[in-house]
Amino acid sequence: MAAKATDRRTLRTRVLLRDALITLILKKDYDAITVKDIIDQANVGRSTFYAHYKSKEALFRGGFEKLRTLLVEHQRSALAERGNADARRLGFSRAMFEHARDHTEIYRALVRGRGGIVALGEIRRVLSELVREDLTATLARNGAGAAHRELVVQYVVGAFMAVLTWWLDRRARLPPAEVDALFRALTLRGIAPADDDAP
Amino acid sequence: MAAKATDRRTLRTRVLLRDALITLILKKDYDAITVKDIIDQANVGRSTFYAHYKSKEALFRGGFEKLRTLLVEHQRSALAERGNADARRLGFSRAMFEHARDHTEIYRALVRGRGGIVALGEIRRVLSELVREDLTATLARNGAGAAHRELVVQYVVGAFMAVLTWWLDRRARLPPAEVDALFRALTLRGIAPADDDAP
Amino acid sequence: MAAKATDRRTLRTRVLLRDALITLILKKDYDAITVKDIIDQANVGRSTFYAHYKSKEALFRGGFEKLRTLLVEHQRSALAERGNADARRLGFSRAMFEHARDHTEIYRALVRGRGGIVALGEIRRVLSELVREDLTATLARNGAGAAHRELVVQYVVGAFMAVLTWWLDRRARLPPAEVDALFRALTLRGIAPADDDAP
Amino acid sequence: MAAKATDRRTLRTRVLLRDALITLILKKDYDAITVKDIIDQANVGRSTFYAHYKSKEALFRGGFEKLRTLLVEHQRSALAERGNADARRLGFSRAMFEHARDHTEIYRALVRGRGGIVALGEIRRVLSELVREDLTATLARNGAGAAHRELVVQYVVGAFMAVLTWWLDRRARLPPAEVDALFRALTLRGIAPADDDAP
DNA sequence: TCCTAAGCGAGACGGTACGTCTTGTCTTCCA
DNA sequence: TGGAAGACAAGACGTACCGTCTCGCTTAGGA
Repeated sequence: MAAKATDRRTLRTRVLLRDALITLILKKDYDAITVKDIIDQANVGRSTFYAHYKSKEALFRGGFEKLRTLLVEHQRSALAERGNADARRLGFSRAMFEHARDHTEIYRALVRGRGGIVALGEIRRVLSELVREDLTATLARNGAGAAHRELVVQYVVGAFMAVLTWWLDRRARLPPAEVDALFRALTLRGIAPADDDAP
Repeated sequence: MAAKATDRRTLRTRVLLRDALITLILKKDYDAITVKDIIDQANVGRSTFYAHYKSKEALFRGGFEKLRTLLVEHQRSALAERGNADARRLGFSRAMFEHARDHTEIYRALVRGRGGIVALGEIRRVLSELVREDLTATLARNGAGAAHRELVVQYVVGAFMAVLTWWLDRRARLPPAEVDALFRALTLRGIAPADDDAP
Repeated sequence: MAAKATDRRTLRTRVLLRDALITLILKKDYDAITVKDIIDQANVGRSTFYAHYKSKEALFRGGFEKLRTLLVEHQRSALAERGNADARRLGFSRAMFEHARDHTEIYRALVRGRGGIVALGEIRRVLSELVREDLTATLARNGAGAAHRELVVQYVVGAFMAVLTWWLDRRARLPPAEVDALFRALTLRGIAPADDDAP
Repeated sequence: MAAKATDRRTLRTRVLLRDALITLILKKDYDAITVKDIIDQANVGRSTFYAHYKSKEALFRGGFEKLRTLLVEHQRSALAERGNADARRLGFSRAMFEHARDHTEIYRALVRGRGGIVALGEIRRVLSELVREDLTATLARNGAGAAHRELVVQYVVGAFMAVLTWWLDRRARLPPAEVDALFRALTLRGIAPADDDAP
């Protein structure tokens, strides 16, 4: 906890711990991994572990920063794009499917077992932000929908997570482009400000 | 395990255990409840607990049978109804929201903390069946969509669970009818066989 | 407990239980045998067991009556004999060794493990009586020794039990006659009223 | 088990555990003492207990090392003495009685109940070694007796244990010197290489 | 270059929950 | 209706982890 991140050894230790956790997650269920497993794998003392992370989960959660950055960037650039309005929506979705496809092994491990709860929870948190931004940006004009905007956020994220999980469970057999297209079709049709409601 | 469910004492014990678990869930986090807590609350011996249930979770899962029955019935009667096609879809959703509203306390307790994972998982399982049936019944004519029907199932259930959870987290402030309407609008618009696909 | 020993079923049950215990003792350590083992082996309900015996040990202890009768008879007839004084002493010892040799299997099982404690305790109790009688009969004239007669009783019985146990542990390799002779030599020489004390 | 005895904390813990057990033995039956009782008394965690000892019995057995050392020393010095041959025999016996008298409380507690079995078993083991040495040292010249020397060892130890137990049961009323004299008289007369056998 | 504070490994420790086991009692059912 | 079957309360067992802690060793980085 108190360890300054600037110390070279400190960084080394954290890398060792993260790598150890990833290695273990690929081998066995997240829940079945104990702190002892991690420190043995990382060749690190028990107290050292707790000096850096409050718990196994804290270590785990730390690993989602890069993903967050990636998705935020895609979202930003999609929104900035000109052209078809729909194409500018849900800027994260394609990137997310592709990222998952590129790291199928680790994603499948994450989703598997109870560990998925934490992982998916973390991803859900990131995505919620993005969808919220998305809706804010594109539905600003639609005052009516705003009342329950958060419901729509949860709706979209929940649907996305479910599709993602299902897709990974099926070993990502569909190409990312295709599953993305299906998801976008279902969603955009649903959340589109119904034209006949606001003539 | 081996206990015959026909024994009157056996039934009594199971009721004691379920009631004890519910009482405790309303008091504290599911994960924080230990087997000892349950048996103390139920005034039951430790071995008796394990004679009936393999684990706390097994006991917990057992409590969703009634809900399942309720939802299945609503689904059936909705499908059997005449009239507006849309009204016949997703027959479970209104019943589910109302059931949750009627038992807000326990639902909120279920969703809270990590215990929600198990509870929601169980509900998700039940709903998946219903949505699958629904789609099979109403999209039978649409051969095209059938290819990825399971994706749609997961999409719908994921979206529903997310809305339900969010709604409960917000203390079910919206009337069930309203949140249900919002959900149905988003969903039915999304999964409707696009008119331009079948002119 | 309340069961009248005259009831036919009662007797049958007790026989079943005793036989079950013996069967089990030959198979595994006395201490490792549980009440459940016994009632399973005897095909009897749990309450039935407790209706007849207060505990596993009570059942076990019951099996030593015949042995007691046998030894008492030998002792009596030895004391009644005429002839060499020494030959009239410790009338039980030879019979005991022979009885053990004749039932080596069960004796070895009894002595083995911690169960031996109960068994040997029971035998010790029987032998103590006999030795006490013996000393009373033969040392009556020796008032001096009488003061610590009980010490001698314990001495003799302790020594005998140790020799018996050792002999059984060694699979009764020595003939009973021989080990008996060795025991008697050591003992009679020891407890003989020292001639120089009473000239 | 794995704990290195060199660690200062390790030693402290073991002392705590031993003291706790002794305290408890003086209060209640050995068999009635649970591991929980011990760790509560010692203010020690359950896992700590099992890190050091496999069981309550293992802890118990560990407490006889000092006694062993004491007796071995007495035996050695007795054998080394000059003078009367008999006085050099059974060098442990007087020390043992005196030690028991000096710690009557704990000895009586040890012998009481089922715990005595373990305690006496341990003492018996130590004494067997000593008697074996004794006989080897003093009967070396007597080849004849050697054949069944182990029988004699068991005979002597069994007799001694019985006398000791009886004496303790009687609250050690006789002075150690006297009970020792009685035991030695009975034993030495018995095991003396009968002079008339080897003229 | 030396010294000193910190990071670290190793692992003992107190605690707590687990799932299993056994005991002796108590309830139900059947013959 | 009385005894057999077995469900039950109670609680000990040995194991597995947790998060805290105390040790020395090593290893920078400032003096």
